[in-house]
Amino acid sequence: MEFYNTLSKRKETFQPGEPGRVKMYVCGPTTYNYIHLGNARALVVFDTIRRYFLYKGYDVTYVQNFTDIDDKIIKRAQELNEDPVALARRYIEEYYTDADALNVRRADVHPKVSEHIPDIIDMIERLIARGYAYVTGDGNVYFAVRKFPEYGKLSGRSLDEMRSGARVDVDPNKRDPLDFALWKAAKPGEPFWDSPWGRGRPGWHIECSAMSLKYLGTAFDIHGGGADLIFPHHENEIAQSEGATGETFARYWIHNGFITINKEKMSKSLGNIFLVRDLLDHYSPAALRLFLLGTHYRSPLDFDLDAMQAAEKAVIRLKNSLMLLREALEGRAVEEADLEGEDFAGKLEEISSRFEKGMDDDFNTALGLACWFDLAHETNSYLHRSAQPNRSLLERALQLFTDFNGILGVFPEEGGEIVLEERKVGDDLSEKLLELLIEVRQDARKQKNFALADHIRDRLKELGIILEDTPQGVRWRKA
RNA sequence: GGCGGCAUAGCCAAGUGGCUAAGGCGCGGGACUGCAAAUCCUGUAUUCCCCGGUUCAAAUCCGGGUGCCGCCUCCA
Repeated sequence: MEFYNTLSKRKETFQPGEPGRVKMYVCGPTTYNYIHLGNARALVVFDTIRRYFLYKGYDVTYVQNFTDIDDKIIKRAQELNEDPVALARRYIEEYYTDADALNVRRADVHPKVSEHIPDIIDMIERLIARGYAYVTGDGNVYFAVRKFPEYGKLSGRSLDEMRSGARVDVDPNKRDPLDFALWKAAKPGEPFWDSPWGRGRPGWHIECSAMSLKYLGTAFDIHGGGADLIFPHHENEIAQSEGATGETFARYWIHNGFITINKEKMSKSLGNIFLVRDLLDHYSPAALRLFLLGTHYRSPLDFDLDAMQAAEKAVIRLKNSLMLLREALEGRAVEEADLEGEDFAGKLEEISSRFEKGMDDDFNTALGLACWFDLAHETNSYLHRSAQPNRSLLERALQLFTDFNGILGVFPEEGGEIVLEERKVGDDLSEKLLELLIEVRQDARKQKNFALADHIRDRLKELGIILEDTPQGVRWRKA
């Protein structure tokens, strides 16, 4: 298994620090609003990577933080005249609503900054003691980038290169313009915590260092996040963590690419931020997840409505195939060997190994999806040409459906089985009434009363129920 | 200005030295059907932005060009 490591700038074979275990930390959202498409991509990408490690048999420890103390939160809270900590907590709950909808599994630990202030203070003290940080007269603490010779190793920049591009609004208390805050003194009206340097709050970068080291230790396996975090956030995390511990921080760095909207960057100034919540009003979570995994995670992904509609259709194709497969297993499948199935058996194994090979090569989910569609196609084809399909072959196909979904997470699962809502109506009575209507329509068809039969079918379609007359009888599903 | 990425069919998108250039959406033909739907069969890039080079062999490597984009500032 190999994947691209931002630190070395090439693909590397993965060697876990501890055999059979993967420890990963992913930068989570700052909770001052509902999550947007960009957050969703990172969530889904890293959730999928985690699922793949689990599939490969690793014992995965997955940590994802919430930044619940931050300038943006404070600003938003002041606008809404709300307590910042309460506001952040509210949006953490909203985060779970959206992440759950996207079938993103919960992390093993979801640490919050507000609950780790002592760890952060402790780490800053260590940095000061080791000469990597200094306190200014106004109660701020800064990290001295010049003291860390390897500064820039992740983002591939040197301090001198960056100096020319440095901003003008340099704090005169900083020794170097690129020094960054570890602790910020509280201004009036801002939330604060007591510290050896007075009342204040942590800078943005220190939280991830303190929390990842707390839960995963030094030299943990994978640190992930969006590509925009490479600099300065992750660069600073490395400087702080390696400065404080004298040991390697994270061994592999994985970064997902950005989402653009109609080829433009998604940004507040352009007013084109898409919230997951709003998208889910129009598209299924399955389609959104499939859309996000249809492009390699490091490539830019352009969002547009046509692509989402295509994804929605593609999801239906997978669903239909799974339903056909399950119906055959519940009905006409037989134990006897089937000559038609010889070719199918080989195809299944070929698809399975191609899927795994693709995922082993830098998590190629686009190829994985293609394999899934091949699986659907081969399954449909077999079911089409064989009147009495072989049960064990169908069970193997179903196993692959379950495996692929277990990794890509397109459909929700329960007890290891894919859950489709297609065959459920509100309650028993509705279901019986639907069956009655289907019966009436079948009678009409027998009497060649096609006007009535079509009327029933059309009206049901308006109600979101699609009828299909197949050689095996009438099937129905939700639109 | 510095650093980096990308250019593959109508659209989206895999593939990074050699079998007929994956897959999805769309579109065309056929089968099935009372008609649909679903599904199956089948067609849909003589070619991978342009020019030059390396090689027996390149979409895939090298050089040049053109176009698009990202980061360097809070940001997934």
